[in-house]
Amino acid sequence: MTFRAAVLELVTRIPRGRVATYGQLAALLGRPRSARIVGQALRSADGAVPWHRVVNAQGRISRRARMTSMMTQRIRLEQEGIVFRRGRVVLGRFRWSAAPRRNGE
DNA sequence: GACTTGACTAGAC
DNA sequence: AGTCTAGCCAAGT
Repeated sequence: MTFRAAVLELVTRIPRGRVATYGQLAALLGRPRSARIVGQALRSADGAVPWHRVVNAQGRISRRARMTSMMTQRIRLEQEGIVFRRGRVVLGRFRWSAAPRRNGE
């Protein structure tokens, strides 16, 4: 399985109303230095996963080519009840705490 | 297989 | 608080 596929699967587990950071997801997959690759995976997924629930370590929406997608991300997060302060998600309150898996995988 | 490309990050000013 | 820099590394050419 490619790292990309593992990322997409993991992103799917982020519950509504919570967010995760690129580095956090990378660490959960056992590759703490691969945060950038998480972004790559989301870009290639082209909307097939809840990509909007992933923000950077500062709690801010990362820059990308299409500005519209940045706006879409913020709107979706706020619709899920996530609060922004000074342009950042309040990570202390909304960061997802991954639940450990019980068996296999 | 040798580049290139970033939706990243932590640290240093 | 903003800006830079240097590492980072899977994927695409």
